[in-house]
Amino acid sequence: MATIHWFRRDLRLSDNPALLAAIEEAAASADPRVVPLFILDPDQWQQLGPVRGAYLVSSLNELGKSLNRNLLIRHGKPTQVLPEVIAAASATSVHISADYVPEVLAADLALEKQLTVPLIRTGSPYAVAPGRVRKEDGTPYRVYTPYYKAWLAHGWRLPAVTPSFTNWWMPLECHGRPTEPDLGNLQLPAAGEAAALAQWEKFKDTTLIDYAEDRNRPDFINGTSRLSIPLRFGEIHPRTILQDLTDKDEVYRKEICWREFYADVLHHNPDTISENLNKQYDLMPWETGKAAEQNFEAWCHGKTGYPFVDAGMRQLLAEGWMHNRVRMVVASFLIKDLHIDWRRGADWFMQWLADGDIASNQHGWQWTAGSGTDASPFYRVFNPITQGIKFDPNGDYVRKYVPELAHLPGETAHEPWKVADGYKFNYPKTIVDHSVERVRALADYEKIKKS
DNA sequence: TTTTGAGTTGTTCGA
DNA sequence: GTCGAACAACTCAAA
Repeated sequence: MATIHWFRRDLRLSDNPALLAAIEEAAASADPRVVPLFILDPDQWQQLGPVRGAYLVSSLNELGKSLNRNLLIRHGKPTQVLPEVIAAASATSVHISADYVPEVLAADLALEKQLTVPLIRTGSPYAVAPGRVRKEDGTPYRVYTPYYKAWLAHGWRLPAVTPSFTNWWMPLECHGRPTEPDLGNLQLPAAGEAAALAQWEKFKDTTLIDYAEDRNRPDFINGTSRLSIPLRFGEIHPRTILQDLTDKDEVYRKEICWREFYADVLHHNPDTISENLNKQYDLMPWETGKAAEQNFEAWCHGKTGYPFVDAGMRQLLAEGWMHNRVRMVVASFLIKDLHIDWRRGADWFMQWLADGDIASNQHGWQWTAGSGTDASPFYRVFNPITQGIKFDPNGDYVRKYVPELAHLPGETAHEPWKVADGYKFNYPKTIVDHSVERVRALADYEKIKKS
């Protein structure tokens, strides 16, 4: 009797408890076969967008290779595809890794009722599944640091063993790879489990030691782990990473935990994909008119006239990825300098980020907006110029992504208005005055606080 | 129930 | 140029 392992956000063979469960169940029968399946749901494909779509195609290709081309790819809705595959393989169960994105969770529950065989969830994309870490009184945490402490105390399992099982079975015509979207000049890193594990080894051996300092430097090639995309697609599991970390790697371990914390927050507050966690912020007077639209366009395409902001926005379009320090600065700029709703920015990020994860993205934006989980001071408004000078002191990052400023040496790339030939190559003038907009933002926050 | 301590990531101003 | 204080008050977590 066969079982099905339905791959979703777990595009790997190692440390994959759900896949192991599928193999173990099959192995206990007289005719052990496992169908490794990926379902390409047209609605999900649409939602994924071209950047993550292209990465997915590439990742599936790698997964297919590691399964000796036995990965069954079917196009359609899971409610249609699964009964067909179950019937063709006489499968006794469908194994998945649990997903906690609200709409996926709901779809899984509906699907489970419809299937004639059990839908078995083993593991999740997290070291500790959302909903597990709670306060003494059973309610969820809303502040990061106590969550982190409880999360550490809760602990997690050791990585699951890598299966040696090779009795894969492909009973139906495979629809093949989806057509890879054309990304123009956008370059994505190599996809797949092997590349992810190699990147983790490289990061661990070279970058991790100075991570606490270097992670803030977008001008460094080796500053961050570059594992956000593999984590998004489950090419590597956070457990695999965490088992190698010790207390001296706490800064990086905390970053892994942020991902888990935001998944937990979203799990308990599913409406916060589009709603303010703190409802008081519903009163924020966002700009919406024609001028705001023009400003939004300028922001999207890296033409605000603030070099550090523009470099970040152009890196996003060039690589499907942006350095986290710069994400905070561009988000602050949209919200507090242009006074545009955080949801507009969050949508744009989800459109372009290869690592786009709904929980981390929306709550990262809510953190910047002040509407999310953080009672920190509302007067924290990033200065786009001083942030640039501080974290890109030689201007290398700006020059790399903003060719109009490539002729400006060192720090001057951050302040083209201070040098005679600053605008020689038609770099745009600043669309707003930061010092003015900062005051306006503080006044807006003051206003909604009083109401 | 009350109290106490603490809260990712900053900026500006003035001594 | 450097450095410390001010920027408010509130919510959350835990004792």
